Amino acid sequence: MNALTNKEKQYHHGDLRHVLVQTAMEELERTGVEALSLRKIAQLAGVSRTAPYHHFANKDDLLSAVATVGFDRWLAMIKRIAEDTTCNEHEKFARFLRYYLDFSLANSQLYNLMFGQNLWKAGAANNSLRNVAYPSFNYMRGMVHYWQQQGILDATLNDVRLTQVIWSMLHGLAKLVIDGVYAETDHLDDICQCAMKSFVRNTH
Amino acid sequence: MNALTNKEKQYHHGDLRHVLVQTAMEELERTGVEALSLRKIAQLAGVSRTAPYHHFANKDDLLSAVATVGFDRWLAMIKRIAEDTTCNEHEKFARFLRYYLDFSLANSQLYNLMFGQNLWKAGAANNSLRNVAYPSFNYMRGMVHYWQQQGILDATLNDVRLTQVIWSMLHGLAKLVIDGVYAETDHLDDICQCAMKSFVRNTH
DNA sequence: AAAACAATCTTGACAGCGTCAACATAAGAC
DNA sequence: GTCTTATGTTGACGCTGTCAAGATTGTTTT
Repeated sequence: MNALTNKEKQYHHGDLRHVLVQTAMEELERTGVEALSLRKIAQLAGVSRTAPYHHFANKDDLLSAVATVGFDRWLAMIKRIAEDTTCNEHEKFARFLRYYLDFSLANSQLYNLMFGQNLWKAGAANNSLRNVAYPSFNYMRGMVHYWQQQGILDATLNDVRLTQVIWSMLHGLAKLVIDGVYAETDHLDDICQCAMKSFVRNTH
Repeated sequence: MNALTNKEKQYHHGDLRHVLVQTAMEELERTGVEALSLRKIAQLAGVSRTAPYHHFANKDDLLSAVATVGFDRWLAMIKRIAEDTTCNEHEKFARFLRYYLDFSLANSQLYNLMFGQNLWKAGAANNSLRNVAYPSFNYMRGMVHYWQQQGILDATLNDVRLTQVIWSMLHGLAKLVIDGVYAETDHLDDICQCAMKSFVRNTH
């Protein structure tokens, strides 16, 4: 009775696939990817335990679908930063670092899922996942390359490598905070500023 | 009969706690932290399913013990780099980046466990874990501080913040490779070199 | 030495999990 | 209106972590 407002419970759900992804997404952020159970999702969607198997091959397949939505949001977030015209490029790089962290912390469990071992390790929808994630990385690469041309980042470095280094730093920091290794989130601004100064080449 | 060489099977094991940690460690690297089962560990140790509960409060408690051993090795690895006298400090920093990655990739699942959500999130042996992990971070901080004094790293930056940034970068890179997001490990040397150039301040 | 106690290991049981097989019901095609 | 296909259901299996209760051994007390 959760997802049924106007029409009452009926045998064929009509929109179950979409509802399952939606429900899984909400439950994911509540319980974490570890404790997320397919049976619970089905129950929350008002359907029996095995109903999801008519829409997804297995649990990982559902999680892949959730992650795909996550990657869409992720790319949108990155583009939103790039298209921001209210500041200079120097400030834009600073915001990029900060917004990346904000996104990963605001959707921490989704972020964990998106870059977790389950999805990426030698199985499942490996290629299709890569096809969704790659544009985001490539978009970041484009931004880094532009900042190199602007003299903000070191132009003597290979743009792909530098993107990987910066992304690794952001990913690592996000992971350490999400997983609870770094507890003091008050320091995040300071850390971002330090990272900023580490990567930016002064253009005086 | 696995752990019993001289004396045959007897009711009281004698050294079960130690054997359980050892067995868990081996099995962890084979199966990953996700698929690691307490029952399997007990079986491999030649003991019944619930025997471990007389030595550990629960599964997480056993995993904490395994992680603690991991942190000991981790600290030893970091110290080994710092005490290397066969190269100058510049080269030592390069090796630090590379050896950190080598360690995390050679013990990938142990590394996942050590910095995973399970151990650090608001529960269990949180404080005791922090007491084991903190010396390692602090040792890194000492190395970073020294390199700052040597003019290799930016001395105008706060040493704690810079350590967090560099560590985040290493942790993120390790995670991305371990979890299978970065597949091409051939590029690791290039990435390390790029990170090197990003952080090192030229002293010419 | 005998008895009491504590530590350790055992089997039995329970709820929860992902998933398969078999069956029921509804929707759409002919 | 019947046949097929899509989509839902319950039943069952083996796996998991963990608790309770009983068995066995080691240690301490008398």
